[in-house]
Amino acid sequence: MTGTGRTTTRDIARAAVRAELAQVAFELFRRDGFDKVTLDDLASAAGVSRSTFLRYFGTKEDAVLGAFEGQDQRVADALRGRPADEDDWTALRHALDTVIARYREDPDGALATTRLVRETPALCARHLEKQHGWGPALAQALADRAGSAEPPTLGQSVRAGAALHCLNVAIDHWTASDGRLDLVTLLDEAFAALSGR
Amino acid sequence: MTGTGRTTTRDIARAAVRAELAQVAFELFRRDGFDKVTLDDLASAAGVSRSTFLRYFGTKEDAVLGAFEGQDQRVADALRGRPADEDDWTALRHALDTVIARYREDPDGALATTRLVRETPALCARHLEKQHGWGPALAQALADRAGSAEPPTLGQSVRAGAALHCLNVAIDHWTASDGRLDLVTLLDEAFAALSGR
DNA sequence: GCTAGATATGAAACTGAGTGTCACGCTAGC
DNA sequence: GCTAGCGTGACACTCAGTTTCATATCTAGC
Repeated sequence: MTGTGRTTTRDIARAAVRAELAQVAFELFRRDGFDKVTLDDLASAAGVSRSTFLRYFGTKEDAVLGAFEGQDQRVADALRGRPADEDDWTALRHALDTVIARYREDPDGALATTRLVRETPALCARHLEKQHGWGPALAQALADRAGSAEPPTLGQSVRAGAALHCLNVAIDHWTASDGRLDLVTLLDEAFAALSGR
Repeated sequence: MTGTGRTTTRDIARAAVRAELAQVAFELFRRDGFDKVTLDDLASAAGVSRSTFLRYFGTKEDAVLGAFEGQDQRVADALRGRPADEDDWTALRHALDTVIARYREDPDGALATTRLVRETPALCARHLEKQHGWGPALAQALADRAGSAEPPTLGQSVRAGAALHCLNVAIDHWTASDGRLDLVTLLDEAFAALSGR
């Protein structure tokens, strides 16, 4: 987006190029391993200059992790959309369906991406870092939902983070099962494990 | 340690140098900011060569995060040491006292370190990455404690991770309060927030 | 005590990520 | 058509981290 909120022709072109670059990068990473592929490799494979590639993705990692961009906002919005009388856990669990949906739409793609991320320390670290920022965002959404104009309570922060962790564990197990297990069931089990015992 | 488990004179010297380097590095980081300080700065400030510095800490980040080294093993051991009839939550909560202890022994140092880490994206990311590895270790300890020779269940993974997250939230709040709030109380509250509602 | 082997250090070259600058070319609006 | 702005490429630069080699120091065995 360029300054104004208006979406111009250029923005569409940019998005298309971005998607194309991400696609090329992803395939190279899968084939040769993330660390083996240099920025020069990526640039020449995509037919652009190194500079251009770095303008689209500030980082090699971002070429992969850009796929997750904005998920936090989507989940937070979903959370705010839940009925006010719903308890935090139920609201969080439902809000996470927003994320799950993408895994059900394109299981193979999701599986490949997840594998690449978990197998690559650099990607894994960056992903954790970004996801770490979701916690406060979700906690704030919980606070908003509760109507209080105050910052999130310790309890809300804990629950938001724990819910995210449930998501991660569920995805881990799902990935380990080659996508055969049902992600919804796994997520429900994960949430249940918090209350249980 | 050199090959054998035996602790030699050299190992002691190494540890002393390491501690000294970490100290010098920490002060520079606090004064000028982590990103502003280069490896050359660190090396010359500590009176060693760049090579040597990098031999002690494979990474600039490790000069700070080395302080947390081995905590995961300590917590896991503490966990295994808990009575077998204790439920997971109680065992986890008590095992975390191992970590808390360091914050009570040297609150000022802990506060300074924590601040530096949370304020520096690179450090924060690396720290998250390392701490991410604790989850499986704790989950395994829970599994061992349960006597099953199997890998940890989904429930155990969830609980281990959630407990770690409680620790983080508690430390965050403690840091935000300049160390005035009681960390034990905060941690108890965080655990309570998981069961509640 | 002296030497042989291991070990700590320093120097330097190298790769690769990310930043900043500048000039060129295309496109849109006047 | 002209021009102002944007996307792109080329290039130089800084810095982290790796690797290699030479040198000094320390330890152990004789």
